[in-house]
Parts: sequence; C-alpha cells; structure tokens
Amino acid sequence: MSRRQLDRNSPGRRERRGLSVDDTGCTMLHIDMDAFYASVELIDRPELRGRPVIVGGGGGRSVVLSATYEARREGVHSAMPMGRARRLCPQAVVIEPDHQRYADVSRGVMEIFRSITPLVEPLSLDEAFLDVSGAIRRIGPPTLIAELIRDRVADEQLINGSVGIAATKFVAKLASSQAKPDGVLVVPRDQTVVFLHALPVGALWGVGERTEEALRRLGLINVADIAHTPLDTLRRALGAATGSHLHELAWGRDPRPVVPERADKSIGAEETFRTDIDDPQVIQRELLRLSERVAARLRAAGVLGRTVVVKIRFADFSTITRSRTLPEHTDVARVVHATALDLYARLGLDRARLRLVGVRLEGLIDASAGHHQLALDERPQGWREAEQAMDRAGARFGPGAVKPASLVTDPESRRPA
DNA sequence: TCTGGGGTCCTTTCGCGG
DNA sequence: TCTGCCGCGAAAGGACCC
Repeated sequence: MSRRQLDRNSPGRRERRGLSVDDTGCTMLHIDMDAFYASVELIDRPELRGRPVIVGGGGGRSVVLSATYEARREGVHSAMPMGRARRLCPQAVVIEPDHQRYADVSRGVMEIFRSITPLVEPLSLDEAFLDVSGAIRRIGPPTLIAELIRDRVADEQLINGSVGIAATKFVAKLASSQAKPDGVLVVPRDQTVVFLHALPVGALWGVGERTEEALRRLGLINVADIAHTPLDTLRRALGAATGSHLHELAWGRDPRPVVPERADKSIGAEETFRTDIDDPQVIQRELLRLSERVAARLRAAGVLGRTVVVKIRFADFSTITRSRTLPEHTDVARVVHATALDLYARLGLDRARLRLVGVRLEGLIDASAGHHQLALDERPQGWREAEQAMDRAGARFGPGAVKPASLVTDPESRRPA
C-alpha cells in the first residue's frame, strides 16, 4: 500500500492544530513509530488491518506490549495486564511478540535516520531523536526532512511514524506524541512556552503517577502552574534534581544535545514465574539460568561488569535488591552465579513465595580495558574460556545447544552424576 | 485490574578515610 | 586523642520510560 493514499500530508493538517509552520531554529526531531510492534505484525498479516490487534504474551501474567488503534479505541493500552485487555476487547486478535523481527525492522528504520544525519539518538526500538541542523543546507527545512523520513520509512519498512519538530528534545518529544497517529507537528520556537503551558503536568517527560500526585497536592495541574511555582517549593516537594528539572522544562529550557551511541550502564535479565515459587532449589536454578544469560550477553557486547545485583519480587509485589561489588570485573557466568547465590542465601528467605527473580550487572567497562591481569585464582580464566566455547557452540548449533547439567531438564539426556 | 522485561536516573543512608 | 565535617563510593529503594 502506498502512503500517498493517506491524507496525512495535506497542508491544512498542521494549521488545524493551531500552529503556524515556521520551523526556523527547530532542528530537533523526535520520531516515533505508531503502535510499533503491532504495525510490524500487520506487515506479515495484512488481512488483520482495520481489526483490533494486541501484541503480548498469551500466558497468565503478561501485559500488553502494543495495540493497534482499533484496540486502543476500546481502552486497551500498553503495559495493561492481558487479562484486562481481553475483557475490554474480546474480539481482538492476540499475537505473541517476536522481538527478533522488531529489532530487524528497527535496524532498517534507524539506518534511514542515519542516512539523513549522523546525529541520531535511539531511545528504544521504535523512537529516536535527530539533530538535523547539519542536514538543512543539503536537504531543506526540518519540516521537509520530516516528510522525507516518513515517506522513506513507509515505503521501505512499511510502517507509519509520527514526527515532532521543535527547538529542544523534550518539546519535540511532546510534539510527536500529539502528532500521532501518522502526523507531523511543529512547535515554532516562539510558541514553545504557550504550547507547554497549556499541557497537563503529566505530559512532561519524567512525570509519572507519583510525581503527578505530588504536584496535584500542591495544586499544580498544568505546566503553567509549575512554571509559576517558586523553585524552592518544587525542590522541597520533589527533591532537588527533579524540582529544578521540571521548572526548567516548564519554561522550555532543555539544553540536552543529541548523543549518538551511548554506552550501556547495565545488563540484566529477570523472569516472572508462571505461579509464585517457594522452592529454594527452583530459585537457585533460575538464578543460574539468568546468570548464564547475562554473562553471555556481556561477552556478546564485549563488556565486563563489576556489581552483581539480585532482584527479588515477593508474591505481594514488594521488591527488594541486594548487590555486591566484586574485586574484579567479570563476564563469567560461574562468578556471577556464585555471587547471586550468596546474595540470595544471605536473605534467609525461608520459603517465602516469590513472583520474580532477576540478575543484573552494573559498572560496565569495555572488555579490552578489563582483564589486564589474571586473578590469583586461575579458575575464572578457565571458566571464561569454557564459556566462550559454549558461545561458539551456541552460535553454530543454536542457543541452548550447550548448557550446565543442572539446566538440562530432558530426562533422556540427563546422566547420573 | 493485578500488574513484563529491558533499562536509566535520583535519593537516602551508611561506612570509611582524612 | 576525640569530634565534627566533608567527600566518596557502595548499597538499597523507588520513580520513570518504552
């Protein structure tokens, strides 16, 4: 289908939104794919177009990852428990997520962005900031660049995206959310404050449920209210950093530049059990599986981590973490697992019912900067090589081809010790 | 209604060294 | 030598985002 059939490009559209189209100095673009996961699924299943489609796990404790606008009309939105979504929209088609596929489409979309400017900062698979100041002379004004990008994404990747254009990052992001679906919105420089002040406080990036409630208690409903509240009051109520930050944003001040290629700060894995678990052996085995997964991802990314964090969520959803910083950075699952096991053991949980466990590594550094010296104990190095061999086997024969004996569950292949 | 999994950032508390 | 203060890193929790 050609995107020309859509009237999104009619010149009247932007005027209908009550803003002129003076995009001078508006070099920040925020581009956001519409209902991304669901849209990708519709590429392969065009017969579902026009129907409510929900992407999410079918199982008991999953949530909605993405929903088409037909499903959203019934009240479905992302992060909603699947059970509730099905009740709200029983006629919806539910599709299991295929993250590999979304990552592939995302790569294609990001490549289009990078053909416009190297200043691309991806925020997730489906959205990115672009600083197009260097592309204007070559291509044209920001509005034209936005339309060009939208056309190319639609033609080459077969999905729609919306674009916000503004002088700063966070206003561009707000603009793109208002442009949805399949639209463009320019917030001219000299209308930034007017645009912002009309919005509810919850529209601001970083204001979630809790902060919104705290602001409401102060009687602050709109961004204009924040702007006209003394800085000290905000800082007392919300903390110094958040208070100052919001006050700046409320006046449209946001000097943050587009930063391409920022390095990861942590890598982790976690899993919610299908039903709550109180068997320590099951939990220890899960910690092993998660440690393997995290360590493999560290090695794949070429980084080492130093602080091991274990996360525990109890049946009542309360959550705790315990962490330990190791003497040396590592990417060895044995080391991660041993640390995780000890952190878990020290909790002395005594068959408490757990809903989730997780393992995360923080304090990441580049692997080439890492193992400069061998530890006194040579074993981790030996394990490291063994695990690298497992990585290679996994690459040849598929993930999970080789794993620790305690994770082999098929009785046919399990051997007595 | 009953809450995933991947993250980032901020705040508070505490121990330590000087 | 004791105390207060400061800075710092680690640990823990929590809010938030997609």
